[in-house]
Amino acid sequence: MNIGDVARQSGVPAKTIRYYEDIGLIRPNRSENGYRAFTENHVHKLAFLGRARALGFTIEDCRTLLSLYEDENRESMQVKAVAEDHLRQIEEKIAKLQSMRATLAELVEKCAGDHRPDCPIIEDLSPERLAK
Amino acid sequence: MNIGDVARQSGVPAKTIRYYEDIGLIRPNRSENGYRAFTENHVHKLAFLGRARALGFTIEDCRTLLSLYEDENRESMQVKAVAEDHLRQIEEKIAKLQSMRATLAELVEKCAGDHRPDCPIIEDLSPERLAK
DNA sequence: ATTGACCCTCCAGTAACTGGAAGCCTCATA
DNA sequence: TATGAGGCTTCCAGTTACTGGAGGGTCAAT
Repeated sequence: MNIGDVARQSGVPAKTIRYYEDIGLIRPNRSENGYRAFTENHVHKLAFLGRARALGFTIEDCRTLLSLYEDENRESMQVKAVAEDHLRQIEEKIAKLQSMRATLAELVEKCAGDHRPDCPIIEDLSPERLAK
Repeated sequence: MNIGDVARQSGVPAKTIRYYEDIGLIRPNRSENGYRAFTENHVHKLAFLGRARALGFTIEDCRTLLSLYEDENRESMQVKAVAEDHLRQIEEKIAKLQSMRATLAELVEKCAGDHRPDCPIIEDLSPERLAK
């Protein structure tokens, strides 16, 4: 199978597939003409990667998950550990963003948004107010 | 004032200040010895930048906000537009992360996390289940 | 004169791709 | 058989916002 077919079937862009080969996530063979030659298994792995990435796992997480995916003797606790760790990081990001949103929403609401220069947003960002 | 003082007063690391100069956010003069020479105003701008960055504004947003900060004839609607746009993007990110969290939390909960290989997380990521 | 704390520039690396240039390969059609 | 449209290849550069480090001047005090 050529890269285009694999891209269509897995949902992962050809460019990204080449990148994944570069960093050693997949190892397709080569045809005589130099084209990458993929198998069904590669399609599966790529789809797996696509899903894992969609859930926000890093490439390094994906590397780990992929090896667990292929390891018949894996222990589910290994997988769970990776997922829990990632979940924690997602929650941290959410918390940080929610805090930003709260501040920002408040400022936006307070700002008249008219033709005058007075602006609570600028004032909040300005350090002069500290000196006063 | 040398970069170290400015870094301490503004809370922005020296390395970052140099970077901000590189990209034209601030323009300190130079002393005879080649050292950057900062003024109080630079400290203010840098503190402003630090706060804006902490609220998640991009560097390009910061560039705009900084020019509005310095513009006595600004219209608050200009500031508000930038902030509202950023707020929208934050909300998008939050939504995306919450969706990931939901999926991930569900999977983590379903996973036994023991010594057996069976794992709902791996199964969810696997494409084979589609074929079944 | 030497030490230690500053300062300088320039290069490389981070995360995960994405776009584009330059150039083969292949197949179908004229 | 020539040609043109895709598809494939590699390699280079750019993205975001810094951060770390090497190699080397500067300054104040001892």
